[in-house]
This record gives sequence, structure tokens and C-alpha cells, in this order.
Amino acid sequence: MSPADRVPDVVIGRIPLYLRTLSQFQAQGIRITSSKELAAVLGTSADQIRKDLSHFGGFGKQGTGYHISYLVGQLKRILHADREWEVALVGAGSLGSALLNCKEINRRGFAIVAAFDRDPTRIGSQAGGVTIQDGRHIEDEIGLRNIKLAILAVPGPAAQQVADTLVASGIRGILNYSGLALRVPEEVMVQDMDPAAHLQRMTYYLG
Amino acid sequence: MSPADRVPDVVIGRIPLYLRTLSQFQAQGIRITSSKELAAVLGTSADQIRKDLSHFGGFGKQGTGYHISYLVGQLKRILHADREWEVALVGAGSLGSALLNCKEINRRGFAIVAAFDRDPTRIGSQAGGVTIQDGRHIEDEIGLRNIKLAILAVPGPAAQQVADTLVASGIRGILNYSGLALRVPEEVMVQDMDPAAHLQRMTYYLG
DNA sequence: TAGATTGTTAATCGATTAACAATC
DNA sequence: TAGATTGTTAATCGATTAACAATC
Repeated sequence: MSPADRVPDVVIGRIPLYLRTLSQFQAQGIRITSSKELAAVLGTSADQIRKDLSHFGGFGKQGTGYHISYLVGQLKRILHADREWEVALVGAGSLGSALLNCKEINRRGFAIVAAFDRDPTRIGSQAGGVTIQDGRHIEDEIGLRNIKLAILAVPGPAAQQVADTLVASGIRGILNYSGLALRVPEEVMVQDMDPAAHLQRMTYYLG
Repeated sequence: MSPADRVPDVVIGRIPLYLRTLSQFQAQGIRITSSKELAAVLGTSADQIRKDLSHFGGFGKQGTGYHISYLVGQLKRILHADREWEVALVGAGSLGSALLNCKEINRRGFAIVAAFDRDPTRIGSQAGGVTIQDGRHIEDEIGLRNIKLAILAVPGPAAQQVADTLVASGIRGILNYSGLALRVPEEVMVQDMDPAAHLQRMTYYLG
């Protein structure tokens, strides 16, 4: 398929997982792989992997498979992961701080460059190389720096209000750790990181 | 549709989100809602909500809508969220500790009743009402208590080895915060909570 | 060359959307 | 009753799976 047609979102959701596993292969010193091998590790099918990749072009060689370093480069390009993305964090409690100090997020191309909280005892303190700012400065700071991604790590009730502020600031994607459903305009993306919801998805299958 | 046929997993994934929003309605004092109203808040369609619910039976009244307290009760029953699930946590670093102290997880029916780490400075300390145990006791403790769910919050390289231990202990579902792809047997479920992967899913759509 | 594996086309399967009769 | 909304059936749409020619 040609690279120009619209790629289903479900496919977009799988590309980061392919990239993640390919990077693990790379770290293990593996240089070449096949859709079959990748599928075995990921628990999907080789057919699906080849079909997914074909939305963007041909990256392999018949009879051989894929050069991992090349494919990793291409997938990064596709996901726009070939540059560093600035991210704002709202909520510098224990969860927010853990994310601030998470090296893995950084290694994968994201830099948390601004952090906010409304608790005066936290404002002004340092964590993960940034200074926690007063939540009142969210709109100024995000607007000024033109930040497009935010991590929402405030607990419960305040989440919607903060989300509104983030949207007003120009944020286009929210990683939502609040455990609440957020109402946002259609053009703003939300990825829910809700432990209870994900656990419930599994308890359905357990007696 | 009759309650007995196989329900698609994509539907199961949405039920916790319906439940979550209905609970929010409840907290706001709203007692009755409709598929239309719910869809507006969730950003989906009324058709889809009704179709999803119909897999399990009929919970509403024509012309009226749904009694929220009744529907909440039914969805909890369907997800087996009408009882408390014991959860094991492996990795009591900053992220693991944040989860241990997360009240929201508890309110939604999950109790982290055992926590493990391999760092001697953490072993024996208290957090969120449990004592951090030596990781060597994972298999004994989980087997003994018959725990079926685990949260994996160890960083990078150790994750696969811990996952193997969890599987051997009888764990059936893993909430995976490690940021690595896990290889598990088919009968074990994994939910990936990988911030970088979820952010990349959004950066695809941003220039 | 022979074997392996890709990228793509065709066939199947499944999910979403639309429509509507039933009924509160 | 009239208006509203459900649960379900039918129609459409889209994704997955299967198959295979191309070719390394």
C-alpha cells in the first residue's frame, strides 16, 4: 500500500510496540529479524505485522527479513520519534515525581521540561532537573514554550479543571493518570493510564 | 443479544470506562442517564453504548434511560468488580510506592496486599499498609495467598525475569509498568502501562 | 539454484453504524 | 396519548487472515 492513505488508529497503536521490541532486540545485539520472529515475541501474527508495516512502505527484503537498525529508524520517523518532544507535567505528587525521574521516558524521546503543582510546599522544589512551578503559570509557560504534550498526574476531582487549562494552553495530547474520564475537544487526544480500568479489563476474564 | 455469547475483547475494554463515568455521575448526584448523554461525555456514540450493553442483557427502560445505581451494580457484577481483588506489587521504587499509596485503586476494588523488592534498604519497610518483602518470597507468598493479579513496577532489564516468576506463581494478569514487552504464556494477560508507547501513539498525529 | 520471506491482493471475519419496532 | 429511548436486527464498513507472486 502507498504511504499516502489513511492508516487506521489501531495500527498506529501497535507501531510503538513493534518499535519497543525491535529496540530490545537491538540491545541484545540482534541485527536482523523477520515478521515471524517478531510476531512470536509479541504474541501476534506475522501477517498482521507485515500488513501494518505495508501501510507505510516496504522496509524488508524477501528471503532475509528486516535490518533492525533500519526499521527502527523508519518507525521512529513515522511516529515522529526521531526528535525530542517536550512534555509538561501537572501534579508533582508521588506519581508525578516518579514520572519526572523516569529515565526510560527520556530515553524514548520525551523530555519533561516543565512541572506544575498547586501545593505551596512543593512549588520551587527541584525534581528530575526541573523546578516545580505554581499551577497558575500553566497557561503562560505551555503557551510560551509551545508544548504540545502533557502528563496529567493530579488526583481525582481537580483533573477536569486542569485538563481544561491544558487545552486552553494549546496542549494536543494528554497522558491521563487521573483515573477520571476527561471531556476534551475532538482535536485533543487523551490516553488513559488508569490502573483500575486496566485491572478490571482483566478481572472480567477471571472467575 | 443473549448474555451467553462470547463478548469481543474490545467491548470488555470499554465497560470499565462506562463504569468509571457512571460512577462520576453518581458522585455528582445524577441518578438517571441515557446512552445519548453518556456518549456525549465519553466521546463515543449512543449506538455503540447500547450495542455494547446488549451483549450482557437489557439494563434500561425505553423512554427513560438507565438508573445509574442499577447499571453501576450490573457492570460491576459483569467485570467481577463486585468483590475486592488482591493484588501483588513487584518493585517498590518511586513508581511502585506511588501505586501502593494510591487510594483510587483501592476505592475501585483492588487491594495491594503484598509488595516485593530486591533492594535490601527497602525490604522490611512499610508502605501503604504492607511490608515490603524480599523478592525471593514472591512465589511462596503469591502461591499461598492465591493472588491472581500483579503490578509489575520494576525498571527495565529485570522485568522479564520477574514476569516469569509471577507466571510460575500462578498470576493470571499483569499490569506492566516496566516499559518492556513481556513474553508470557497465552493464558496470562498483560496490560501495558508504558508512558513512552502511549505518548508515541499521539506524536504520530502531531507534525 | 533452492529456501525463505517479503509486500500485496483477495477472502473472510468481525465490529460499527443505521434503522426501527417495542414500549416506557 | 405523544415523545423519548431502549434493545435488536440489518446494512455497512473496516480489519484481520489467508494466499501467493515476486525476489532476495
